[in-house]
Amino acid sequence: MVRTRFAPSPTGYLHLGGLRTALYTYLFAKKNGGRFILRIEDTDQEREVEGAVELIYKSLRQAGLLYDEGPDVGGEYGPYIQTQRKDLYLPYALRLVESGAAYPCFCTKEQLAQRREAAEAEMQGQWKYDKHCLHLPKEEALRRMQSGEPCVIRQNVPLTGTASFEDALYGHVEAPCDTLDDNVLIKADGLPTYNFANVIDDHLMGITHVMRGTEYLSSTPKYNLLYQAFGWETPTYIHLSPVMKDASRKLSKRYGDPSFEDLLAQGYVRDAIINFIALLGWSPGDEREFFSLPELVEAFDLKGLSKAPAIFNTEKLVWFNHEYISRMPLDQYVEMATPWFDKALAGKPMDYRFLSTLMHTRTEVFDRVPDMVRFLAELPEYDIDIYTHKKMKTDPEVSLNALRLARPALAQLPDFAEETVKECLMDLAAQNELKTGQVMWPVRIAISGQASTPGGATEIAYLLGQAETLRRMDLGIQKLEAAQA
RNA sequence: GGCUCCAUGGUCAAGCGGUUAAGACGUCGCCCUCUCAAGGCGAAAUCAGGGGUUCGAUUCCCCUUGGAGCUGCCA
Repeated sequence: MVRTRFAPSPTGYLHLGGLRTALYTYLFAKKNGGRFILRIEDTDQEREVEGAVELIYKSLRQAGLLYDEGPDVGGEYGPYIQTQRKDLYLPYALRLVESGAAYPCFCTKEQLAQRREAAEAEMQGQWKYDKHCLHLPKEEALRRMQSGEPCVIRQNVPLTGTASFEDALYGHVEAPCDTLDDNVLIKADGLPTYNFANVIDDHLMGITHVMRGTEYLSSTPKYNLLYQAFGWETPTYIHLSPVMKDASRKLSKRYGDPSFEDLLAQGYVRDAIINFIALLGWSPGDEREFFSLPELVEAFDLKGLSKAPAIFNTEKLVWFNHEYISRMPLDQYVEMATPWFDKALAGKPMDYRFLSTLMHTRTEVFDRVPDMVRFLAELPEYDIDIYTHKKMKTDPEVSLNALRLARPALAQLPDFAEETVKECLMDLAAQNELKTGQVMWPVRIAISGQASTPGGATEIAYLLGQAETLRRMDLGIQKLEAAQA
């Protein structure tokens, strides 16, 4: 039975790189009929951010990545929060001390800093812990530990040989032991470090496949030494390349890069984000590019994972979002767009459903909607230059003429349905031997004040209503007359 | 500095010894059109460099270059 886990530390928002790791981890489990587990790695109490755990739960649910086991859903392997498991790590560490794979260390941080400084001044090489406390007599070490003297437990990495592991993506990875440091396994506060907790918990929770970022790639050989010391079978490792902001920077919340929550708030739709992120570092191997979450589960395969970092490209996300919005039913669009319409049109009665038919295929991201429709609430200031359009064969003079013709025609319409307005203006053009555009363009400019608008003159006229349309046309006529004089 | 890893257009990427080196986003044309979108058609644009191996390298090996990660009582 495949068991995978997503193991974030609660230090803030779920960023997009984390979301992608969670997604792949979820997909792999589901694809193989396995279980997806959430574990919170909060052993660094200092970095923990208030509310971050809840945010992780929330984001994962919003993303549709439902975990089978986790802190807030339970499971047979709990607890799923490391600080709630704090007492079970030490006995394992002691087992390693017993076998010689680890040892207690009483060096203080200050002592270490001193020795490090001294060592680095001499040789240009990097400081490694000097195994000072490894050579303490066992009885003395034991006595000092029992007396309550603060200490840590360090991994005893061999001085010679190599450590290695097999990665499902990167293949054989090995490192010379003499370049590896004796990492702290149990901190002075009694809590394990990531280095240790991840090994213990993955084993105890029966994790079969570990998917995590490549930042762990170079330390994994060392973790394998731990597995060997315990005589445990290692999980299958699948390290995932990072998501980058640009060629040399990782995506990071700190730098103002959006989190999953941010994107949702900006008006990106959930499925578009998931779809896009899935394809950042993974390819189905064929030319499909639209995937629902269940379709991703079906299509997911380790073979499609990329080893190279992928740059997060907002333009493609925007495109995906636009596609997803265009494909959603109109009813759903109306529902999602309404708060954004309200933002620009609050107070003005408006046929939102009709407006939605215009905006539906023109919306890239919802937060761009208010600016696109604001002209409906209030006629913007505009320059009469925009009455001039070469292709439409219009200029201020033609426009003034068209508006003078159109104004009374529209004024006497008994109803102001879009179709009616259109018929009226088309007839008007034909009767006066004008090109359609020579009427439509000036009218649209007069009633919108913008060179480009979602929808055409007749649609905007309908949305505005007869009175407001006529009012704006009068304003246009005045403006053009003033310019002519 | 040491160690580990990575390298196909601007971006995501297919390719797994012989291809006209897919596809998508973006860009640029043209068409359609009452503007803008959408849609249709088309174009430009990639194997980082140098050595090998091979009849033949984008593909395998080495070096160089570039980039990333690790080198914490952070994860």
